[in-house]
Amino acid sequence: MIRDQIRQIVTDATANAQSAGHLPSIKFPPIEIQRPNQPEHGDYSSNVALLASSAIRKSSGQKANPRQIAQSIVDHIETGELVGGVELAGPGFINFRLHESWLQKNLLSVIEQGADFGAIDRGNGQRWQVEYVSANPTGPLHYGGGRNAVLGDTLANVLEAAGYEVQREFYVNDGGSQIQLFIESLYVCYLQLCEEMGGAPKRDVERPEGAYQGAYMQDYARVVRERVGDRLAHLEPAEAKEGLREIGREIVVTDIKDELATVGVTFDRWFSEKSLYDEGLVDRLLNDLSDRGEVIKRDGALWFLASKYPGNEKDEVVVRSNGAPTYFASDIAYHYDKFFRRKFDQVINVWAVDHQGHIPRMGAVMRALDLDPERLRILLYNLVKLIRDGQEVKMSKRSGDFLTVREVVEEVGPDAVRFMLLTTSPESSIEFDMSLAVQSKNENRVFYVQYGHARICSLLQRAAQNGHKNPEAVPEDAAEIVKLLTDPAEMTLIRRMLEMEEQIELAVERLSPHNLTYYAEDLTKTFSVFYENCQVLHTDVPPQLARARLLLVLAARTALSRVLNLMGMSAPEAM
RNA sequence: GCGCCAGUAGCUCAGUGGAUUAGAGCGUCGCCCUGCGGAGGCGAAGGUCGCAGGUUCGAGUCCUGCCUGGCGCGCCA
Repeated sequence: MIRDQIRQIVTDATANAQSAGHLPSIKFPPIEIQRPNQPEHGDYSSNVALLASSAIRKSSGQKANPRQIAQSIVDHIETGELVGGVELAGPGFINFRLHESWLQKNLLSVIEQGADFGAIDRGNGQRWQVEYVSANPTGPLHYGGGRNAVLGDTLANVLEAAGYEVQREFYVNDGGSQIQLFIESLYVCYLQLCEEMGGAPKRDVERPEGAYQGAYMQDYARVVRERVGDRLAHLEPAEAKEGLREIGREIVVTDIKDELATVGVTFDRWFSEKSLYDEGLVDRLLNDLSDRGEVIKRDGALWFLASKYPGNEKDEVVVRSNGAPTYFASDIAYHYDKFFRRKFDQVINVWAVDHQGHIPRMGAVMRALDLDPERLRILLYNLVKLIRDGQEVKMSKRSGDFLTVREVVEEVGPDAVRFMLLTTSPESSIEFDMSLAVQSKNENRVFYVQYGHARICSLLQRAAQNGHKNPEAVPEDAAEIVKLLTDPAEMTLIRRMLEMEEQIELAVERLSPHNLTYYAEDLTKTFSVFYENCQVLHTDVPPQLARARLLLVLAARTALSRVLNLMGMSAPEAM
């Protein structure tokens, strides 16, 4: 990466200045390379001299002029072909300007890398898992779940681009009380339906407390009846519910799967919580932990002693006094499975903030299992507030009052949904105004980016019509003709494109890919400026320059479609 | 009460401890088509970065306290 190369140059120069006796031989602070806000300050800059100055003062008590330190470092810099200019500026910054010929040459690497443009090998093939959405299988996904889906999916994309081997997983909570309640609710709906259709005996079955009662439950009941007819209605309730379990789970999981597919989100694996009980892993682990004093019996219940571990004040019930395990019990088994059986190097769970209290407990679980807690990271995101007619609408799956992902996708399309959910940083809450979203669906910012891409495609098409032979290929003399690209708009566009690696690294480092939306807009904007300022296919443009600009346009298409694809959005050729 | 997160332009939001002017989109007000897609480009107005201290050569960014809002502190998930 460019930044790393600059850092190396500074590191070497500092070491050389020290061994030449021009700088004191103290340990220098880690060298940071920044991107200046203002273009006049170069492409990269380092404040090493300023940091060194205070380090020297602290260690020796002597004053050290940062500008002099910077000058000593600058004197020892060997620029190579990457750096075209080094300046000392302000109180002691060292500014670097990339070499024009280096930029021109690397334009071609954008085209060569194609769909993999910007890939870095930070991950080194490590096995990472991203577990996301994992919504209760009790109904359609509400819009907040969509945020989880888009964050997790985009993060997984970016991790893959950064060289990690990524597995995408949805944890199906089919082992606890919520699915039980769902099945019982579904049973009531199914019975009612069968009665109405006149095919079943009347049964006096009460709707359970807190039942799921959204309109979608009726739809599910209809699907059940289409599959099995009235058969289950003739059975005794206990037996009927048992029969409904599998089919009910299957229907709702399929529904969620289809709904996620509408925003382009798919998973490598749908992991069943229930399977952890069925194979006995939960019991086995609780026994093991009990033998090791991590789990004890108290007040008739079984407790995990979380309070032994930092960040935890309370212990956690794993088996209630009535003998029913809590979801926390299966969560222990689930994470055991992730690390010991499937051997992921790193696991990232994407959770909404209302699960934040669970984070320290999971840290305790990691320690109790003798795992490095750092290997489990939680990407926490804030909630989506739904505003309708200026009022906040409380979304509740049980009451059935909520906005689904599917509804919004139908209104504004999948790309716009993803973009909206991706522009804010995860820790900010989103206020989503339904009426505004629908009104302004054609003003969604993603269309600006896609429009830029479509315009590029049409430009390349027109080039072919105008007699440019195969404008999508790199000619043999490419290395020569790119030297004709010297206009500021052209150079700025190249610079922006070559930021791709840094943008990918940034998203991975912070586990928050929202910077990509801003990068995509910036890239598009830079292209638009080039487009306004530099004609490509006009008769006034010398033929060689036109060919060079076509290469630039081709690279821009590569970069734009890459960033759109990373965000899971389409890169249309026309719109 | 304790913990986590947020508070930046009229609205929705970016902002990685640095350089006289803190950014974007939308909205408002001006320009720019006898030239490749105007779903575009250029410009203007609009800010005591919640408040008060502190650290630093330098703070929207770090520390402390406070205010406001959200979320969490279950033998729920």
